[in-house]
Amino acid sequence: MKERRRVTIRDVADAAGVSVATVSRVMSGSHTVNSDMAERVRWAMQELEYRPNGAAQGLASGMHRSVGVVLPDLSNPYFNDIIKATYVGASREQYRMLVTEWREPGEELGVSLDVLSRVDGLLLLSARMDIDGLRDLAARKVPTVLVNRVELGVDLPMVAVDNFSAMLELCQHLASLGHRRVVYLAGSPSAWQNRERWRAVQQARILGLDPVMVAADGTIEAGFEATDEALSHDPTALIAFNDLAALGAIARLRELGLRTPADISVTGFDDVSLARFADPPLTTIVSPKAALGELAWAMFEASLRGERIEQPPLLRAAFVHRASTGPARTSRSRV
Amino acid sequence: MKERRRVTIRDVADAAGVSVATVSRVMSGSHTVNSDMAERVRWAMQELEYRPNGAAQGLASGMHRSVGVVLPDLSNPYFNDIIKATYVGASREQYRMLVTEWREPGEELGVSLDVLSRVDGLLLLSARMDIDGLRDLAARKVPTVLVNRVELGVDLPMVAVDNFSAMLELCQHLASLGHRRVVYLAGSPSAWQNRERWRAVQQARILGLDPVMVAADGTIEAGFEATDEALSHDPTALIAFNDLAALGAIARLRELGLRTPADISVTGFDDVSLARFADPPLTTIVSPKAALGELAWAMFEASLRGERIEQPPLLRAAFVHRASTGPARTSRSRV
DNA sequence: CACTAGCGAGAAAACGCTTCCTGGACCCTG
DNA sequence: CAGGGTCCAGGAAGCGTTTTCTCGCTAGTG
Repeated sequence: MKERRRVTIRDVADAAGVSVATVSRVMSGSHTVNSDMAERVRWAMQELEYRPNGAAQGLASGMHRSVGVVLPDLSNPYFNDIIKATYVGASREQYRMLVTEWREPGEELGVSLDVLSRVDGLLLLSARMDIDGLRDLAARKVPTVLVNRVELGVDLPMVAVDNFSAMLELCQHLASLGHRRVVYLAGSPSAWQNRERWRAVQQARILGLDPVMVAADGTIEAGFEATDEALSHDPTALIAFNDLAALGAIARLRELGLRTPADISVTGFDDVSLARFADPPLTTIVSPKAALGELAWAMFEASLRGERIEQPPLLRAAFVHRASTGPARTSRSRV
Repeated sequence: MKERRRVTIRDVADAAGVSVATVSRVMSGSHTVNSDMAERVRWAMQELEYRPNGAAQGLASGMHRSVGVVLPDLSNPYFNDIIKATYVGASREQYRMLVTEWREPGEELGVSLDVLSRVDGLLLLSARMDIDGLRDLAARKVPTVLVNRVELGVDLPMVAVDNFSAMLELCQHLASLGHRRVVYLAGSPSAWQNRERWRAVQQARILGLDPVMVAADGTIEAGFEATDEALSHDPTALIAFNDLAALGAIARLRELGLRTPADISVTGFDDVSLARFADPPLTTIVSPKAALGELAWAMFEASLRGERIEQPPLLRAAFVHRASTGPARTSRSRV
């Protein structure tokens, strides 16, 4: 039943005929250790298949070699792409990743704090917690980087995409196709990205757009369900918060016998990997997800080292015209 | 610079006027503690905003309240859906999730072992390591469950989908549409799921299919790239290892001016969330991803408790006919 | 009423590391 | 040649918990 006792640093030390302190030094790559002693130690580690106990290391040194990733929705492929990029950086530095999802808004700070005693810092993806929560975190002086959220007056490194400009560009495209009456299928009201995107859509009045906001969320289901209300405003185009919502909307439109983009145009945001395979392929914004993830890691690493890094500029996202948008229908034939 | 010292169990004990042992007992919900004492302790914890140190708990108790999830590819949305379901179980039990991706085959055992000192057990998703690796893990008597891999002769709980039957059903569908010459766009040869699926495809000779295997992988790019070689066998249908590969193949076909399914049918597997929005919507197998994730957690939890759980049967996956398959083209018009 | 269970709480010993401190050996300098 | 540095390795003190052990009470029994 009881497996062979775990081999500890003690065992290695004994086998190599040195002290545990020396073994520890060898592991940390300290240079103040005689080279053939180090060799013996390494040999013993091999021989005994020694694996340092992470919890003990963490307790003793205060460093856990892992980063906590906190996000709103594990099943959203958008986050995957970011995490993926972050992960390559992390694993390069032998860092592990503790992933935590919060479901209820309000849980977010709690789960973040919760995980703090097991990680060296936090990556907050699309954080929606209120500014006091962010300040709380910032005050703890724990390396924390905000991804896809910028909040002036919070002393935390942030990396984000220029949602505003990108969305404006998208609106420009719509305007040039003759669209006027458009509905914005909103994301979560507490999401910074949502606020930015909506701000841009409103700004686009200047381009001739006449936008209305309809509450939804960044999921397929929410996009699907919000579509009926959106149609009540008789729009020629739907500007969805993200690709998922756009896909949901298109599905509902199809159910209703409306063609995209002949009857109504739909746009997405993010360019999740499957967006270009959709029917129709989504006109959307290509978020630099990999760059975002890499930069997030770089910032994290820097603040781990205590370097005072300057805030990088917002990342640019490219507009891509695919087949889900077309010229605005002119006749007001529908309810 | 130095923030206020972390509050420890010691501080709580002092504030409540009890011993640390008592505080610990209160936390663990031990019944052998006087109720107003417990109340004082709880009050003190609140007051001081005490958060137990995870590393210390892990070291002292040997329990880490986290589960290690090991998978081949973080960016594959298929895994997300599984993880998502697993996560709800885990978080219900206050378990955290340490996610690890291995890139090079051969890394897999290493990263698994690596993470073992920080978690109470492992969830191996689509494990591709060799059987000796699995045996090694099994011998350690650490709770470990294999997801999407079944390996007789390895003493580990496993949860998986009945790939064989599902694929056979899919082949039946193809056969009934008059397909004969088909190409199987393979997944990784070391993946159990790939072996099962291919086994089924071969079995489908009995239904009149004449399958050829072409090496690919379960990614969009691999599906895309393998398509040209697949076409050299002049098939009327492509059976892709999974949805991603199918999408890649369809994209390449379109580039070549071939329509799906008019010129050639394509099938997927898994039914990732976006598969039904694809152009054309994918005929595929609906893997019960949520059920898989939940069951995986349930098995994990059971083996955590040391319960000797019996192996559950394979989960059934449903075939779904969408628009990417149609009657086999009869003329052999193409190269 | 004396004696023994039984129970609840504190003291203290782990848990497996890191790191500070100490001391011996060696080398250099005056 | 004596004294003072330097360098390297070991001893030991934590790190913040859990858990075993112990001990003083209370209550129950004959």
